[in-house]
Amino acid sequence: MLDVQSPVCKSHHRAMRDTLDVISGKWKLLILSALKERTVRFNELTRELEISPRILSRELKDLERNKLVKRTVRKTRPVTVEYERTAHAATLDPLIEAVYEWGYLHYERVAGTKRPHDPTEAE
Amino acid sequence: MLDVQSPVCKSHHRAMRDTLDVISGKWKLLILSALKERTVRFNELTRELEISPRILSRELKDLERNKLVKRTVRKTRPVTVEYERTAHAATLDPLIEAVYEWGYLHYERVAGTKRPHDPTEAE
DNA sequence: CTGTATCCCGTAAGATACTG
DNA sequence: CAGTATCTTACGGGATACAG
Repeated sequence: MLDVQSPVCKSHHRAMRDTLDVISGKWKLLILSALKERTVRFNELTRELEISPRILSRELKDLERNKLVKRTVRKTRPVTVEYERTAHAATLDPLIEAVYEWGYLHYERVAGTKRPHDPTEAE
Repeated sequence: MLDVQSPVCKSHHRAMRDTLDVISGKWKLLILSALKERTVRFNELTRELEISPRILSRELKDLERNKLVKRTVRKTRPVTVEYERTAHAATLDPLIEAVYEWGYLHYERVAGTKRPHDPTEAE
Protein backbone atom coordinates (compact mmCIF):
# COMPACT_ATOMS: atom_id res chain seq x y z
CA MET A 1 0.00 0.00 0.00
CA LEU A 2 1.30 3.36 -0.88
CA ASP A 3 2.32 5.55 1.95
CA VAL A 4 -0.36 8.15 1.81
CA GLN A 5 0.76 9.93 4.91
CA SER A 6 4.39 10.65 5.52
CA PRO A 7 5.80 10.38 9.04
CA VAL A 8 6.24 14.11 8.98
CA CYS A 9 2.55 14.68 8.45
CA LYS A 10 1.75 12.17 11.15
CA SER A 11 3.84 13.85 13.80
CA HIS A 12 2.58 17.20 12.65
CA HIS A 13 -0.91 15.90 13.11
CA ARG A 14 -0.11 14.55 16.54
CA ALA A 15 1.47 17.76 17.75
CA MET A 16 -1.57 19.70 16.67
CA ARG A 17 -3.89 17.27 18.40
CA ASP A 18 -1.89 17.68 21.58
CA THR A 19 -2.34 21.41 21.46
CA LEU A 20 -5.98 21.22 20.58
CA ASP A 21 -6.65 18.80 23.38
CA VAL A 22 -5.38 21.36 25.83
CA ILE A 23 -6.72 24.64 24.51
CA SER A 24 -9.74 23.73 22.45
CA GLY A 25 -13.19 24.68 23.55
CA LYS A 26 -14.95 27.95 23.79
CA TRP A 27 -13.24 29.35 26.84
CA LYS A 28 -9.70 28.31 27.57
CA LEU A 29 -7.90 30.74 25.34
CA LEU A 30 -10.19 33.53 26.40
CA ILE A 31 -9.48 32.80 30.03
CA LEU A 32 -5.76 32.72 29.47
CA SER A 33 -6.04 35.91 27.53
CA ALA A 34 -7.91 37.52 30.38
CA LEU A 35 -5.15 36.47 32.76
CA LYS A 36 -2.47 37.79 30.49
CA GLU A 37 -1.95 41.12 32.16
CA ARG A 38 -3.03 40.61 35.69
CA THR A 39 -4.25 38.29 38.35
CA VAL A 40 -8.00 37.89 38.40
CA ARG A 41 -10.48 36.61 40.92
CA PHE A 42 -13.10 34.04 40.22
CA ASN A 43 -16.09 36.31 40.12
CA GLU A 44 -14.24 38.88 38.12
CA LEU A 45 -13.79 36.29 35.45
CA THR A 46 -17.41 35.26 35.44
CA ARG A 47 -18.38 38.87 34.86
CA GLU A 48 -15.73 39.76 32.34
CA LEU A 49 -16.18 36.70 30.19
CA GLU A 50 -19.87 36.28 30.91
CA ILE A 51 -19.31 32.67 31.73
CA SER A 52 -21.32 30.72 34.24
CA PRO A 53 -19.52 29.73 37.45
CA ARG A 54 -19.98 26.08 36.72
CA ILE A 55 -18.21 26.25 33.41
CA LEU A 56 -15.56 28.59 34.66
CA SER A 57 -14.79 26.30 37.53
CA ARG A 58 -14.34 23.38 35.24
CA GLU A 59 -12.23 25.29 32.76
CA LEU A 60 -9.96 26.62 35.47
CA LYS A 61 -9.46 23.14 36.82
CA ASP A 62 -8.56 21.91 33.38
CA LEU A 63 -6.09 24.73 32.98
CA GLU A 64 -4.68 24.08 36.41
CA ARG A 65 -4.31 20.43 35.67
CA ASN A 66 -2.35 21.35 32.60
CA LYS A 67 -0.20 23.75 34.57
CA LEU A 68 -1.42 26.78 32.73
CA VAL A 69 -2.93 28.67 35.64
CA LYS A 70 -2.09 28.91 39.29
CA ARG A 71 -4.75 29.13 41.93
CA THR A 72 -4.07 31.10 45.08
CA VAL A 73 -6.39 31.38 48.04
CA ARG A 74 -6.15 34.64 49.90
CA LYS A 75 -7.32 34.56 53.46
CA THR A 76 -9.29 37.75 53.31
CA ARG A 77 -12.63 38.43 54.96
CA PRO A 78 -14.90 36.12 53.00
CA VAL A 79 -11.94 34.51 51.23
CA THR A 80 -10.91 35.37 47.74
CA VAL A 81 -9.19 33.26 45.16
CA GLU A 82 -6.83 34.62 42.61
CA TYR A 83 -5.92 33.03 39.37
CA GLU A 84 -2.82 33.81 37.43
CA ARG A 85 -1.03 32.44 34.44
CA THR A 86 1.98 30.25 34.87
CA ALA A 87 5.21 30.68 32.97
CA HIS A 88 4.13 27.74 30.92
CA ALA A 89 1.02 29.58 29.85
CA ALA A 90 3.18 32.37 28.55
CA THR A 91 4.46 30.00 25.90
CA LEU A 92 0.96 30.10 24.46
CA ASP A 93 1.27 33.80 23.74
CA PRO A 94 2.20 33.39 20.08
CA LEU A 95 -0.80 31.16 19.62
CA ILE A 96 -3.14 33.51 21.41
CA GLU A 97 -1.70 36.37 19.46
CA ALA A 98 -2.31 34.51 16.22
CA VAL A 99 -5.90 33.84 17.20
CA TYR A 100 -6.43 37.45 18.01
CA GLU A 101 -4.70 38.69 14.90
CA TRP A 102 -6.68 36.51 12.59
CA GLY A 103 -9.98 37.45 14.13
CA TYR A 104 -9.03 41.07 13.98
CA LEU A 105 -7.82 41.10 10.40
CA HIS A 106 -10.56 38.95 9.01
CA TYR A 107 -13.41 40.28 10.97
CA GLU A 108 -15.46 41.41 8.00
CA ARG A 109 -15.07 38.12 6.29
CA VAL A 110 -16.36 36.30 9.29
CA ALA A 111 -19.14 38.78 9.78
CA GLY A 112 -20.53 37.99 6.38
CA THR A 113 -21.31 34.40 7.13
CA LYS A 114 -21.86 34.28 10.82
CA ARG A 115 -21.89 36.59 13.72
CA PRO A 116 -23.54 35.52 16.94
CA HIS A 117 -23.59 38.30 19.46
CA ASP A 118 -23.25 41.77 20.72
CA PRO A 119 -26.55 43.14 21.90
CA THR A 120 -25.20 46.69 21.75
CA GLU A 121 -25.95 46.55 18.09
CA ALA A 122 -29.49 47.71 17.60
CA GLU A 123 -31.80 45.34 15.85
CA MET B 1 -6.37 51.05 35.95
CA LEU B 2 -9.24 49.71 37.89
CA ASP B 3 -11.28 49.70 34.76
CA VAL B 4 -11.96 46.02 34.85
CA GLN B 5 -12.76 45.64 31.21
CA SER B 6 -11.27 48.23 28.97
CA PRO B 7 -12.56 48.63 25.44
CA VAL B 8 -9.27 47.19 24.28
CA CYS B 9 -9.85 43.99 26.18
CA LYS B 10 -13.38 43.84 24.89
CA SER B 11 -12.40 44.07 21.26
CA HIS B 12 -9.58 41.68 21.89
CA HIS B 13 -12.09 39.29 23.30
CA ARG B 14 -14.37 39.76 20.33
CA ALA B 15 -11.65 39.17 17.79
CA MET B 16 -10.68 35.96 19.49
CA ARG B 17 -14.25 34.77 19.58
CA ASP B 18 -14.54 35.44 15.88
CA THR B 19 -11.55 33.26 15.18
CA LEU B 20 -12.64 30.55 17.54
CA ASP B 21 -16.08 30.47 15.98
CA VAL B 22 -14.51 29.62 12.67
CA ILE B 23 -11.72 27.25 13.56
CA SER B 24 -12.74 25.71 16.83
CA GLY B 25 -13.66 22.11 17.05
CA LYS B 26 -11.66 18.98 16.81
CA TRP B 27 -11.10 18.88 13.10
CA LYS B 28 -10.99 22.14 11.18
CA LEU B 29 -7.38 23.05 11.76
CA LEU B 30 -6.30 19.50 11.11
CA ILE B 31 -8.17 19.48 7.84
CA LEU B 32 -6.67 22.76 6.77
CA SER B 33 -3.29 21.50 7.78
CA ALA B 34 -3.78 18.38 5.69
CA LEU B 35 -4.66 20.57 2.72
CA LYS B 36 -1.66 22.77 3.23
CA GLU B 37 0.65 21.12 0.75
CA ARG B 38 -1.61 19.51 -1.74
CA THR B 39 -5.10 18.93 -2.97
CA VAL B 40 -6.77 16.00 -1.32
CA ARG B 41 -9.76 13.88 -2.18
CA PHE B 42 -12.59 13.15 0.19
CA ASN B 43 -11.75 9.58 1.01
CA GLU B 44 -8.10 10.40 1.32
CA LEU B 45 -9.00 12.75 4.10
CA THR B 46 -11.16 10.24 5.90
CA ARG B 47 -8.26 7.83 5.93
CA GLU B 48 -5.52 10.27 6.79
CA LEU B 49 -7.38 11.96 9.58
CA GLU B 50 -9.33 8.92 10.65
CA ILE B 51 -12.49 10.92 10.58
CA SER B 52 -15.87 9.51 9.71
CA PRO B 53 -17.35 10.62 6.40
CA ARG B 54 -20.28 12.19 8.12
CA ILE B 55 -18.16 14.50 10.21
CA LEU B 56 -15.75 15.24 7.42
CA SER B 57 -18.59 16.20 5.14
CA ARG B 58 -19.95 18.62 7.65
CA GLU B 59 -16.58 20.12 8.46
CA LEU B 60 -15.75 20.63 4.83
CA LYS B 61 -19.05 22.37 4.28
CA ASP B 62 -18.34 24.66 7.21
CA LEU B 63 -14.92 25.45 5.83
CA GLU B 64 -16.37 26.01 2.40
CA ARG B 65 -18.99 28.30 3.81
CA ASN B 66 -16.24 30.32 5.44
CA LYS B 67 -14.28 30.41 2.21
CA LEU B 68 -11.43 28.40 3.59
CA VAL B 69 -11.57 25.46 1.22
CA LYS B 70 -12.57 25.07 -2.39
CA ARG B 71 -14.40 22.03 -3.65
CA THR B 72 -13.79 20.80 -7.15
CA VAL B 73 -15.59 17.96 -8.84
CA ARG B 74 -13.50 16.12 -11.36
CA LYS B 75 -15.39 14.21 -14.00
CA THR B 76 -13.27 11.13 -13.82
CA ARG B 77 -14.34 7.50 -13.92
CA PRO B 78 -16.59 7.26 -10.85
CA VAL B 79 -16.17 10.97 -10.12
CA THR B 80 -13.68 12.34 -7.68
CA VAL B 81 -13.84 15.46 -5.63
CA GLU B 82 -10.82 17.45 -4.69
CA TYR B 83 -10.52 19.83 -1.85
CA GLU B 84 -7.96 22.56 -1.66
CA ARG B 85 -7.23 25.52 0.52
CA THR B 86 -8.19 28.98 -0.58
CA ALA B 87 -5.90 31.97 -0.40
CA HIS B 88 -7.89 33.07 2.57
CA ALA B 89 -7.03 29.85 4.36
CA ALA B 90 -3.38 30.65 3.88
CA THR B 91 -3.83 33.57 6.25
CA LEU B 92 -4.39 30.98 8.95
CA ASP B 93 -0.88 29.63 8.51
CA PRO B 94 0.62 31.56 11.40
CA LEU B 95 -2.12 30.25 13.64
CA ILE B 96 -1.73 26.69 12.45
CA GLU B 97 1.99 27.01 12.81
CA ALA B 98 1.57 28.23 16.36
CA VAL B 99 -0.69 25.32 17.18
CA TYR B 100 1.79 22.90 15.77
CA GLU B 101 4.76 24.54 17.41
CA TRP B 102 3.22 24.56 20.83
CA GLY B 103 2.16 20.95 20.64
CA TYR B 104 5.58 20.00 19.44
CA LEU B 105 7.56 21.94 22.02
CA HIS B 106 5.38 21.12 24.96
CA TYR B 107 4.63 17.58 24.15
CA GLU B 108 6.28 16.16 27.27
CA ARG B 109 4.47 18.55 29.50
CA VAL B 110 1.15 17.55 28.09
CA ALA B 111 2.06 13.90 28.21
CA GLY B 112 2.47 14.06 31.94
CA THR B 113 -1.06 15.13 32.66
CA LYS B 114 -3.11 13.81 29.84
CA ARG B 115 -2.63 11.84 26.73
CA PRO B 116 -5.57 10.20 25.04
CA HIS B 117 -3.36 8.15 22.83
CA ASP B 118 -4.51 5.67 20.28
CA PRO B 119 -3.10 2.24 21.16
CA THR B 120 -3.89 0.73 17.78
CA GLU B 121 -1.43 3.03 16.14
CA ALA B 122 2.15 1.92 15.92
CA GLU B 123 4.88 3.99 14.49
C1' DC C 1 -16.90 35.36 47.45
C1' DT C 2 -16.04 30.83 45.63
C1' DG C 3 -17.47 27.46 44.21
C1' DT C 4 -20.72 22.82 43.80
C1' DA C 5 -25.08 20.31 42.71
C1' DT C 6 -28.77 19.57 39.61
C1' DC C 7 -31.22 19.75 35.61
C1' DC C 8 -31.49 20.62 30.78
C1' DC C 9 -30.39 21.38 25.98
C1' DG C 10 -27.96 21.50 21.72
C1' DT C 11 -24.45 19.93 19.16
C1' DA C 12 -20.12 17.61 18.30
C1' DA C 13 -18.68 13.24 17.21
C1' DG C 14 -18.75 8.37 16.06
C1' DA C 15 -20.62 3.74 13.90
C1' DT C 16 -22.89 1.77 10.36
C1' DA C 17 -25.45 1.15 6.39
C1' DC C 18 -26.85 2.83 2.32
C1' DT C 19 -27.36 5.69 -2.26
C1' DG C 20 -25.76 8.30 -6.64
C1' DC D 1 -15.54 7.38 -4.85
C1' DA D 2 -18.26 10.80 -2.50
C1' DG D 3 -21.15 11.50 0.23
C1' DT D 4 -26.08 10.98 2.99
C1' DA D 5 -29.33 8.82 6.40
C1' DT D 6 -30.02 7.15 10.90
C1' DC D 7 -29.12 6.31 15.34
C1' DT D 8 -26.60 6.85 19.53
C1' DT D 9 -23.49 8.54 22.83
C1' DA D 10 -20.67 12.05 25.02
C1' DC D 11 -19.80 16.31 26.23
C1' DG D 12 -19.80 21.30 26.10
C1' DG D 13 -22.37 24.88 27.71
C1' DG D 14 -25.99 27.36 30.30
C1' DA D 15 -29.53 28.46 34.31
C1' DT D 16 -30.43 28.26 38.82
C1' DA D 17 -30.15 27.21 43.48
C1' DC D 18 -27.51 26.31 47.10
C1' DA D 19 -23.36 25.42 50.21
C1' DG D 20 -18.71 26.55 52.49
